[in-house]
Amino acid sequence: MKIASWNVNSVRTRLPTILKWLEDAHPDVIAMQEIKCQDEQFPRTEFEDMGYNIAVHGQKSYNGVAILSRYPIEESTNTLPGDDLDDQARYIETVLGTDTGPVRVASIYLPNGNPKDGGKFTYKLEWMRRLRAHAKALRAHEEKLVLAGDYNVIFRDEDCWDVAAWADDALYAAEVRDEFAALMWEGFTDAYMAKDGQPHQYTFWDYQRGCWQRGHGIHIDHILLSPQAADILQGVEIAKDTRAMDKPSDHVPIIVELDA
DNA sequence: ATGCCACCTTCAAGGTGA
Repeated sequence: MKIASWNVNSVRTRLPTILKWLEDAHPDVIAMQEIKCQDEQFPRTEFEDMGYNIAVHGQKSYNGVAILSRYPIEESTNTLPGDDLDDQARYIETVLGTDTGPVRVASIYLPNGNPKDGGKFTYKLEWMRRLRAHAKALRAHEEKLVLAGDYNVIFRDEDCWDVAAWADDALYAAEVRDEFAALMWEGFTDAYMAKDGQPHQYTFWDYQRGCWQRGHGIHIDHILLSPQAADILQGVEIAKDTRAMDKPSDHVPIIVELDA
């Protein structure tokens, strides 16, 4: 099964681009971020016509996440434990009924955190701590678990074109990279690092300053796997070509193939 | 130094987010 993670930067604006890529790549599951619409505005029928079941956690204008699945969605939740006061739609988690048993998939839109000296940075770190606590709890279930999303974390120096350009940014802050490492230390495998790991393979290029044309990207979309999922990891791919499509998202899909 | 894009309010252009 192929599971993709894609920050689409508005599902309504991007719909033709998304549908075209789905026809070409036909992933079984898509974890979407930044759908930028409310639940009732999500273009359900277009995806249902392609055979996908849908779980949406939207909000007006900003954020919003969704999971599309060819497999039945047996369970779905929209909240990270501890986020009762969190009004931002950044997390959705489903249990998918595959032919080889349940696979739990989360779509994660981690806060950007800029500027680094403000409340948004504190919110990012708090959000990451909540994610780690929840991931630890899920990890104890010893099931196939896929934590896919836009983490807004530049983890390695070679995940950006120029470290100096990101030195003071919340995506590269030491506290943020430490917290991402702590998440992985709960027993998760970064699919890209496990199967490829090549430096300077990016998942995001800013629309500004000709970043795409200049190769000025960053690798901030990650797919983390529990041991039970990592054991059946067949491969990983970054669909870089989608960045050159008409009306592209500033992110491209990252895809894992699991032997399930 | 700057270059983009989407969405909101409310019909035009500025604010916010990233």
